[in-house]
Amino acid sequence: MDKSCIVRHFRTYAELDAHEEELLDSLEKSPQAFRRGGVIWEEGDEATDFYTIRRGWLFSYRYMEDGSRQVLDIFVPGDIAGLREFAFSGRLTGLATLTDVEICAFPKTRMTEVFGESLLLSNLFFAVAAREQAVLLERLVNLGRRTALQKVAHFVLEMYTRLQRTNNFPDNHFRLPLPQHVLGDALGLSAVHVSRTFGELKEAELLCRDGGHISILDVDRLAQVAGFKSTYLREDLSSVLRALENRAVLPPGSTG
Amino acid sequence: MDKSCIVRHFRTYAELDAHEEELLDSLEKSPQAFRRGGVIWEEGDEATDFYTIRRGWLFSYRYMEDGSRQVLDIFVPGDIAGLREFAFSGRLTGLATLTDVEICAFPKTRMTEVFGESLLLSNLFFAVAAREQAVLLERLVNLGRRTALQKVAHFVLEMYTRLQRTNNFPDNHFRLPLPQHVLGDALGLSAVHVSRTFGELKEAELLCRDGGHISILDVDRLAQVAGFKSTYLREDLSSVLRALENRAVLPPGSTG
DNA sequence: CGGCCAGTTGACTCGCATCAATGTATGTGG
DNA sequence: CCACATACATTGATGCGAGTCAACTGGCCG
Repeated sequence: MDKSCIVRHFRTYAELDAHEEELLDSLEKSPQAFRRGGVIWEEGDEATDFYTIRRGWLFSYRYMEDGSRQVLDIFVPGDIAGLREFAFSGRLTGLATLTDVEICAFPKTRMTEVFGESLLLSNLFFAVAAREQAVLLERLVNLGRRTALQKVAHFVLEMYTRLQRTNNFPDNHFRLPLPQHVLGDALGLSAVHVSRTFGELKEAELLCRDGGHISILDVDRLAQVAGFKSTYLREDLSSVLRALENRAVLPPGSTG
Repeated sequence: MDKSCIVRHFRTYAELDAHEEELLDSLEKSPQAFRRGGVIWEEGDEATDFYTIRRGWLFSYRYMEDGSRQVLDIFVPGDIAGLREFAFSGRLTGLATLTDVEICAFPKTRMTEVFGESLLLSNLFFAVAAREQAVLLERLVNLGRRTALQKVAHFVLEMYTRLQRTNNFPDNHFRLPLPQHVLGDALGLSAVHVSRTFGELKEAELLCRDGGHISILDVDRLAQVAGFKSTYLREDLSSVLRALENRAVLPPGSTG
């Protein structure tokens, strides 16, 4: 792994020059290791840093007054955890690990410096935020208007699509290290019902799950059942990048 | 209204100089009017522009295969609709009006220019995106893990808090021009059940709704019932602004 | 006047929660 | 190597919250 995860992630949006890669690399220094089951921060903790994910899986969550829990994001390598708290002094959610992980803290004020030094990266970070919104949006639809079967199917397809972007895997078989009670908390279902639902999905020969692994048996039919369209995970920055090029050839002070 | 809505909105984050106000004002030119019940765009339409809201209410939505609908955001004056599509070529949701409105289109490539001309505005736009994420997050919690009573109560308090930020109103009485079927679509409930739930809330003397108007009878108890904490709507940019000041006094090329 | 839309109310249904029992794998200390 | 505890998953029985269908009301408008 010569290039950091975050550089590989950002490269999927646009070509980066050496200075930009260096800036991004500087966000992924001095990794800290945490064991599976560890808590990185709790809701309300002071939010001074972001974390880039180098290795492993994490999730963010919120505990409710009645003790139940809502899981809000799943983070995989290349993601940045905490971007949301750019505008807040305290953490809006907790963050905990699903596997052993390596993550790298950088102070959120560093962001401001990046904005000052690279117009391209300003745009890309904004694009990342937009993409995160799109994912949340899709999950809202999922929670609001779908059956348990669709929720589970949709979630699996979302993770499948996100993982394929960076890691290609054959035969639609991949690791998904979320126990069923975490899946339930992500989808607004009970762990019991998640178990039943996987049963149904296997019965229908769409999908099967064993331990931490998923095999998708029929992607097309699964997508149809789930009402899954992958458009919200396929960004298109071409118009933005074109605007950047045009701008680059204008005299520095011109406003257009 | 001598200053545009968007300037007033952004001023709640930080002081702006004349150039920055001018840049923002330039995003709110040539307003277009739409009648209540109008559609601004549909899911899948080409996404070339953002819209700033000058007057009136709008909502974004997604239709499902089975004909049901999920409402995703409510927009009020000062908001910007479409920021999410910065990274996408097509609209992720539809956008329609709840009242007569005036909105102003600006091309999304204009964003790139703004990033290039004002470091403060770069930061503020990123903060706005972060805040939007926080709102979506809270709504996820709301949809995933709450009862109908809590959902309705929470939604009302969210709107109440957002509106109070710019418009102060006495006696906890305000306009909320969403018919019950739209509320239902926002909260993942049927219109019928929304009606029943408002009945319950009135019975409990927490809240009453008449036509397009809400009166909150007991804010504290309502917030308790809803599990509502307003922290997610109270941004704190102090650390970011401090970073900007420090940066301003450094020599231009220094990276720290 | 009649049609339409928003809201209310009641009867019935159903999806998923909850509770409980059981099974299986993994880990720990004596 | 066994006794025990813990985490995760599966399965069945039962109940409740909210959806659905339908009838009815009142206001608005042509």
